[in-house]
Amino acid sequence: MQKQTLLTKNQQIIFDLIDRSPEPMKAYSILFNVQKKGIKAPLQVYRALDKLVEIGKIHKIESRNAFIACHNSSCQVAKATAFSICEICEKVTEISSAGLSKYLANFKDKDGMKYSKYNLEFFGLCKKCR
Amino acid sequence: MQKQTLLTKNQQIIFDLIDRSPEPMKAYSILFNVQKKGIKAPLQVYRALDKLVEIGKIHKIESRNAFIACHNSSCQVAKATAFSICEICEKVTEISSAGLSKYLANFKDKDGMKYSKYNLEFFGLCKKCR
DNA sequence: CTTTCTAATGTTATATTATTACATAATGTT
DNA sequence: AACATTATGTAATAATATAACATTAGAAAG
Ligand SMILES: [Zn+2]
Ligand SMILES: [Zn+2]
Ligand SMILES: [Zn+2]
Ligand SMILES: [Zn+2]
Repeated sequence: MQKQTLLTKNQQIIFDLIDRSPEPMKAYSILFNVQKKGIKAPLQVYRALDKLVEIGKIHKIESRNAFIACHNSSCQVAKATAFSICEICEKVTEISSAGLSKYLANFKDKDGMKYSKYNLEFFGLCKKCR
Repeated sequence: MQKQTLLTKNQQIIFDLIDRSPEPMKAYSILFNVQKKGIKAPLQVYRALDKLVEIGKIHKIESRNAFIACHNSSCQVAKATAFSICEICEKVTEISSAGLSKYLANFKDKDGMKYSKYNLEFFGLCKKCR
């Protein structure tokens, strides 16, 4: 095995693919693209995705069932994520706003409950599509 | 047909079921529960769900692929939703916070982009599970 | 270096979630 | 009445995700 920060073979193959993609990738599209590298079954993909999400290298866009690489060192290991999603071209951008993350990290509900994690998805039209 | 605010037969059956449920319901669980009322196919359920989401009577919890009835008049027709989700018992509560909704409705990203819609999911432990 | 433990992998089958396609019926509009 | 729009019924299938079980590779400990 290896240290925490190093990826295993399957994880690395799948991370590289997602990291190079200009758009979020879906699990079966990932599967199709890595079959030539010997990853043949959905479960191999899902297991790598689970791990990559867990360690914060990628994020899942829940409303799209798709995955993007994290390019935001301040989203602390997948515990605080925010995205903007264009409803026309489906472009997804990770939002990194100190103000927003501070506001949400400190948000307490009526019962004074604080949360350990959040995911926020904004929808609208991107520059190009307006 | 009927006016905007009235539900059709299938929509009403499915809304009533979700509205009475103490927890978010999944599409095929809904299907199972309404089969005795004559709704036999997944598509009938998904069509009603789509419409109910569109008019703001229910919301989809994206991270769970489940649906809950809206009990918050201030979430303007499904355009601004926030939930708290317990990671142990899976209890979901719609958050209604004037401060939060104001903050998010006015949030602008670096490019000054404003968004027409958002969905926020907080995760943590509910009172009972702590 | 050998034993032991754990995480990752490989493989098959299956479960769960959601949509396409096409036909029909009901309602709204003029 | 004629037409447009929305909802419904039905069958088939696509897309997303997990269960179960066997095996392998590396880490940890003595
Ligand atoms: Zn990130
Ligand atoms: Zn766009
Ligand atoms: Zn609501
Ligand atoms: Zn709980």
